[in-house]
Amino acid sequence: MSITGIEIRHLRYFVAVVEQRTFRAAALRLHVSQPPLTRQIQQLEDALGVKLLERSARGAEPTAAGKVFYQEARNLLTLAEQAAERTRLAGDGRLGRLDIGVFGSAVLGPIPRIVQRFRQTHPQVELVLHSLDRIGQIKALRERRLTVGFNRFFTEEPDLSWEVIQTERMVVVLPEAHPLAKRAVLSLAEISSEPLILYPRTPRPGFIDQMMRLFHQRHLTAHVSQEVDDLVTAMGLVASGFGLSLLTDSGRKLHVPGTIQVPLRKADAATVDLCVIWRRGDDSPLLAEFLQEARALRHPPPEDAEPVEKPAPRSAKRKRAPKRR
Amino acid sequence: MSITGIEIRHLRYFVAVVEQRTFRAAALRLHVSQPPLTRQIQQLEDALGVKLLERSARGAEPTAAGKVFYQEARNLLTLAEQAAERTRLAGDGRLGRLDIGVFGSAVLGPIPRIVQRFRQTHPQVELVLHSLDRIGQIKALRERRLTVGFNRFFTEEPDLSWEVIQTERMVVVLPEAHPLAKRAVLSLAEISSEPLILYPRTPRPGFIDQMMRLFHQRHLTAHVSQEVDDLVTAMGLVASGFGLSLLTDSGRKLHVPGTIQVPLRKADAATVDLCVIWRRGDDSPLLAEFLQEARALRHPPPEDAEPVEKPAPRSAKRKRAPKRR
DNA sequence: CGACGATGATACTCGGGGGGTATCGCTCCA
DNA sequence: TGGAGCGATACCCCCCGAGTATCATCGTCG
Repeated sequence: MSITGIEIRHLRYFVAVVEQRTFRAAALRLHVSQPPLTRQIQQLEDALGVKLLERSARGAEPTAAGKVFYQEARNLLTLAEQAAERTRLAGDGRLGRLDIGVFGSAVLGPIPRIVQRFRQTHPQVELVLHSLDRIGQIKALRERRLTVGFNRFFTEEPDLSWEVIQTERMVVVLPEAHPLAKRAVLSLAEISSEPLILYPRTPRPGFIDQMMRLFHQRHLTAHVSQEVDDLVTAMGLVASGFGLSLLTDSGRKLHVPGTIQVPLRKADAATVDLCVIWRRGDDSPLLAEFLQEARALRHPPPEDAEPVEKPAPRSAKRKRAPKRR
Repeated sequence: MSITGIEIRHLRYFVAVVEQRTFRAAALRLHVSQPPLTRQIQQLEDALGVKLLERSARGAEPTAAGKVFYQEARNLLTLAEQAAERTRLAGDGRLGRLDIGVFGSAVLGPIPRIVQRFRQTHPQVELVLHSLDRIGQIKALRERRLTVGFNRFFTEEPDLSWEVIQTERMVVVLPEAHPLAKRAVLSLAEISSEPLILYPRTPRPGFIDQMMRLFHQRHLTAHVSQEVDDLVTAMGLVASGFGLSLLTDSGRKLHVPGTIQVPLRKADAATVDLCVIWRRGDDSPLLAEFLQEARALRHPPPEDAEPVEKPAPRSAKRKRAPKRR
């Protein structure tokens, strides 16, 4: 036997009658008149095949079975409320799971702050960080193992969208003893003749190539003396006097003894981008919420910013278009 | 925000669509046509304010919010099924709590078997035994602390019903050394001149008075030498040679060393009744089920038995009278 | 003891909406 | 490029939920 014919309305009506001890009072509370209420209760009793209420001239009181069903009904109603609420939360991107791709040295940048802020405003969302290089992120996004990825820069892909979150100026790192170490600011030209230690070795094209392009745009030629795997190794080689290196602004937090950090002059516009990437057309509310949080990082937000794709921030009240053709 | 407008129908429909991956297949499964199904899903989405399904030419698949709501809906539907089932069980007297009054020495009688059988056939019913004398049972019944009580016999009460469950023959208990101890059967007349030890001292009228009435009906006078509190004390006194005592047939299980049990002859019809009592007009399904179990004790059930009141054994399918006036 | 007032149940009507058929627009694929 | 399959829409019917009016019953109070 099943629940054929029983609707949530019946539960609401029955609960009201039990709690008000009277059909009329319950009808008042339900904003209906008394006769329909009587019929609904009768339908409910017929559907269950059980007499739920003992009627008298003083009102109605539940039978033993009615007491059982009252508890069940109340429980179901609150569960239904919660189900609706959880669904609405999920629709607003405030409930669920978000897989985020990050690259190795991202911990020095703004990503931790973005993630932490998102976690605070969306406590019901489970955040999972995956440390992946750009190639791995693209693969994982396509296989839906990631919803969003952070990367330094991005080469156009047909099925992926991207957006610059932050642009950082570069800083030169030199050995303490280096003649240029006492300067307040440096130009790209001044360091173009120095041996450069860059990272990471893979994947190509990567940070190294972007640096090379930077010099090339200014008709300079950089001398890359060493390609190493990671930032920390590079700093170590700088301290050992093997040459100079470059850091992003947020990388300055990492100070290695024996090295000096000197900013590049503004005129050189030596910058590197931080991007978010996601599947083009992904309208997941979680993604929309997360992108919004990521964009909030840009202070002040540039007014001429034109994101490649902007998933509309979902509103709680979805408006159905009356005509669609 | 609440769950206004959402009905169980919407849950069933939505679950079907998600599981069948297609509106048409779901409509087939639900035995409705596809357009109403589409409309119901639209209503559901509007009521929740969330888009639940991503439609395409290949079918429909749930959004993130849709997945959440699918789990919730499935859960709610099974809970609703269980709620209905539990209510039907309660309506059939197979779920709930039954408070039973028993008297002190009832453990020797058929009551344990009745209770055990009822527990087996109604495993979901919580059985609570209350040890109360007749006065206490009547009081507890009126205060609704008991649903049913067992007693030896009963004086009519306006608001209580009763029914004889079992009639037991009496057995004489005598000291081993007694001259009558070697007899196979005894008459009331033969023991009327012997000193009798009877129990319990309270409440009156009680077992003692019924025994006295038994002798009186046969124009005999019993000599009650001792009134003691309980059966075990009486047996002890018998073993010590203070006199004879009487036991119900089921009491024979209790054999005290130094005593001999000899049946009374059938012609004397020395019997004592076991009764169940309950509130007159109590139509609790649990009571009805329990009485039925108690009556099953009478083997064979006397065909001329006319219970004082027989609460109709409730059927799962309640038939509502089409006209009531 | 009878009138009154409260209760739930019933009779009847109305209208919204659930469910039906026919059809459209779109996408995918042979 | 046309057919097959999908969901959405238009339109209709009629069931059923909700309303009003009224009844039967019971408890209460003057």
